Amino acid sequence: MRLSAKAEYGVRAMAVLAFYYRGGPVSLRAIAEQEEISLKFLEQIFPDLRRAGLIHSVRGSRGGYMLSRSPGNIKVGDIVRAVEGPITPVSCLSESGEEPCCHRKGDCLTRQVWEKLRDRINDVLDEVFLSELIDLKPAEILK
Amino acid sequence: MRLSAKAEYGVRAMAVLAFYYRGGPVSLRAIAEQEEISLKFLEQIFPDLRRAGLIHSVRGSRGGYMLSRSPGNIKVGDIVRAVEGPITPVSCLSESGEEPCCHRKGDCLTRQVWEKLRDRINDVLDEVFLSELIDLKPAEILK
DNA sequence: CTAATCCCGACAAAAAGACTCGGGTATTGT
DNA sequence: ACAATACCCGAGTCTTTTTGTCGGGATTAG
Repeated sequence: MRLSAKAEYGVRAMAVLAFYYRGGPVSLRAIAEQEEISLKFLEQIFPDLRRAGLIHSVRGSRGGYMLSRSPGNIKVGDIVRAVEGPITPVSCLSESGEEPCCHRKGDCLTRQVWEKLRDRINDVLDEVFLSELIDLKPAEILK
Repeated sequence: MRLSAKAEYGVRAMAVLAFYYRGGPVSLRAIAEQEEISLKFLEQIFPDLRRAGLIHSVRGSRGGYMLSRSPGNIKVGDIVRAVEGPITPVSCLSESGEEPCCHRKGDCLTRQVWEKLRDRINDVLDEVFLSELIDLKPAEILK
């Protein structure tokens, strides 16, 4: 029951972007140094975030990344799902696989537990917004 | 964010034991056949369940396993934690590791999210009892 | 005694995870 | 124009975890 390092780093990196929201683009190099994460690994994570529409990039010198909407509008769940794909506690809940949970016919009672688990995990991750992760007083956050 | 196959198989196997609760010991071979799980893999899972006090074993011919308490007293969370160890969504929450979450000093706001996630996962898994997983009318369950 | 069963540790194959490497392309400051 | 700074992309590699397998030893019913 582990989150991947990608998800963890993704959240931390996005928190940095939230901190510098509206301060111009932030380079991956800066994030990598501040958070002590491999630059090359970050480069692998950020395309996922961009494809999910959470950030947009500025290319070229002095370029970098910035949030595409305010930190109060981005959920931790958005970030985790962007880099990890949909939450699927067990294989039978993946939309691609479609393999049966147990080989029991009819409704599988165990499956319902896993569905409940999946929903709750999504709920928790969607309760927390990026704005809550940065150490600023509410007044300091640029809306 | 995946549960291991061990956890999944463990729950299914325990559901079988719940079904035959008070019907004498059930052999691993029988469980393996009914649930289509490798016998040798089950042999690896059951010591964990026994060490957690969820089942007790009867050795020798005609032996097998039986629940050590009623299905209404065993939570899915008990089973999952028995075979997977404690739920730790990120490495910094493991009691052995003790590595810092981010390298930020003081209280890490991100850590609180992971703690909340961990607690909620445990909550969900502890809400469901083994008795709810077997397809018997309430009257048919032996107390 | 024999067959069934739990028990244990080592081993192995496969998959996933966590990066690394080597370039390519766009943009900007000088 | 040119070099420096970044993003961009795909392949490759190393490590760890997962998912088993294998062989045999201990225990008990019949």
